[in-house]
Order: sequence, then C-alpha cells, then structure tokens
Amino acid sequence: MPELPEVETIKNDLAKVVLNKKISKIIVNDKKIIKSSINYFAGILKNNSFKEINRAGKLLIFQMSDKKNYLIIHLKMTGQLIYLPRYDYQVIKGKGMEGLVAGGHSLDKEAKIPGIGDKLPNKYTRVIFEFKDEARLFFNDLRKFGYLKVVGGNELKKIVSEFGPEPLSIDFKINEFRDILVNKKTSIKALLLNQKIIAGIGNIYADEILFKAGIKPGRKVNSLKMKEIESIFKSIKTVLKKAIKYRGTTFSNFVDTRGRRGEFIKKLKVYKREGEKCLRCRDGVITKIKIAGRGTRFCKSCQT
DNA sequence: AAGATTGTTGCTTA
DNA sequence: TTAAGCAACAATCT
Repeated sequence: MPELPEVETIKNDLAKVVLNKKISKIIVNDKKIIKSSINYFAGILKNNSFKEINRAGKLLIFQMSDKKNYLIIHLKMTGQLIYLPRYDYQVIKGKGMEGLVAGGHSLDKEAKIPGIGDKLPNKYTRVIFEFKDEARLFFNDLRKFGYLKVVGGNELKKIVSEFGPEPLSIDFKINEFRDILVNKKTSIKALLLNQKIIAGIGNIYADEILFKAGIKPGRKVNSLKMKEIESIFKSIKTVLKKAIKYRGTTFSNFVDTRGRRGEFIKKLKVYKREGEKCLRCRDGVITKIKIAGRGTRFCKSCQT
C-alpha cells in the first residue's frame, strides 16, 4: 500500500544509490508488468542511466540521462523496489537455487513479508535492473497491479497534469484547498482519495488525516465549515510529513529499498485499530465502516 | 470458504 | 453535462 510517504521514502533512498550508474542489463520475468513493448523498453533503458528521480502523487518518475525519456513506475498495492549493492549479496548457484542473498545486516530474516529476508529474485520478482557495478534493483509485485513504462516528455507531461496538487508543496495553501472543495457533494474521505483532486493520499492516510482533524470520514464536503476545512488542511500536511519522517507504514507489503519496514505503523491512530479504544478521547471505540468502497476507520465519539 | 484487502481505470448510474 | 458510485483487476489472507 505505498502512498505518498512510502513512495517519497523509496525515491529519496534510491536517489542516493542509483543516479548516473550505467544500466547494463534488464531482465523482464513478466511482460504484463511492462506497459511499453519489451524491445522498446529494454532498448531505451540499456546503457542509459537515471539522471534524477521525482515523484508525482504515488508515481515514481526516473528522468533518463539521454534527456529525452522517462521511466515511470507505479507500485500500486504490493509493488516493491529493493536495491542490493554488490557488496551486500552472495551469488548462489546450482540445483535451481540461483539467486542472491543479502549479506546479513540489512534484510530482516524474521519478517513474514515477501521481499524481506528472502532470496532475490523471489517468486514475485517481475523485473530486474543490473548496473555496471553489479548492483541490482528488483521490482517485486505480488499482485501484479504495478507497472513500469518508458515515456517521452510530452506523454509524461500529460500524465503528471492529471494529478491534483502535491499536498506537501509549499505552493499548496489553504485557499487552493478551499477552492477545491467548493460545490463537491461527495464525502470528504472519497475526496481525499481522489488523485485528480489531491495527489498521493491513500486509504491509510485518509483515515489518519481525518482522525487528526476530528472530522467524520462520511461528512459531505459541502457541509464542512471553514474551521473544519482548515483543520483537515493542517492535518494533511502534518500527518504526511510525520509519516515521511518515520519512513512510511508497513502493514502488509511495503518495504523500503533495503527491505526494511516503515515505522509509522507505531503511530497509526485508527487504521486497523477497529474495536480498540480511541487514543484521543479514550471514551469511544474505533469503528469500521465502508466509504467510497474502502474500509474506513474512525472514532464515533470524537470525530464529528 | 466467501469476503476483505487496496490503487486506479473505465463503465454505469444519477 | 458532469459527478458520483462501483465492478474489475491479481493474489493472498482470514
């Protein structure tokens, strides 16, 4: 479930290790994952390198050094990008056991999360990038909703233009948020999940943001008072920033580029806490209902 | 063992 | 016309 904070964490980590390194080989284990023709995809990327990495909402954008092309990667629900430098793996060969094993310190052997503590590639590895220095980048995806695609500048522009404002941009101010909400008849939860309206918020952070703001997720947007809009706006900024600080949330599948969990799971106030006591009012119990087709958690007594 | 899970698309309904 | 709602997608877990 990578949302903005998880994708931001991956982006920042990868930018420290893969930029300007020549890509020597591309291995595609599952063609369905690549939304370009395989020959085109591999042809553009091979012997190329990543010049810089950006993020639009939950989408990763790798600008190529050829200055013409971009690799875009969407992790959807169970995608992972795991990076192993040469010094951190041993190559195992023979008896169908070919693969790489992390050197020990970085991958969590106790974890029951695919991608953590596993041999790589594992059964969910769909694409592998090999760099000239023998480091490897693995794209794993259990459910195969994620994708990779090579696009040019014009197509990228079009894709990025579909996204609503970046919530953590300093240019995203209360007035713009207020204007976005005008005349909307949907629930505030559905609105926060809509990438065309605001980019990067998913199910976990939508619930956490509305808890912090003290607003019921089912509230119709056009019923919100200015004070409530301000409260939601502030909560968007603080919750997302804090989640980035804690390197995201690992509930089921998310790991960072070194196979580590995100620690924001310890800070969750409502997500997956249904039936438990509210951490704020200590009166209410966290309730779970369905809004916008999604499991939605909130405190009945202190969210109004 | 059916239903839930989750991000996004594209179709249907209002 | 526009917006809102929802099934579908894949694989696994409960």
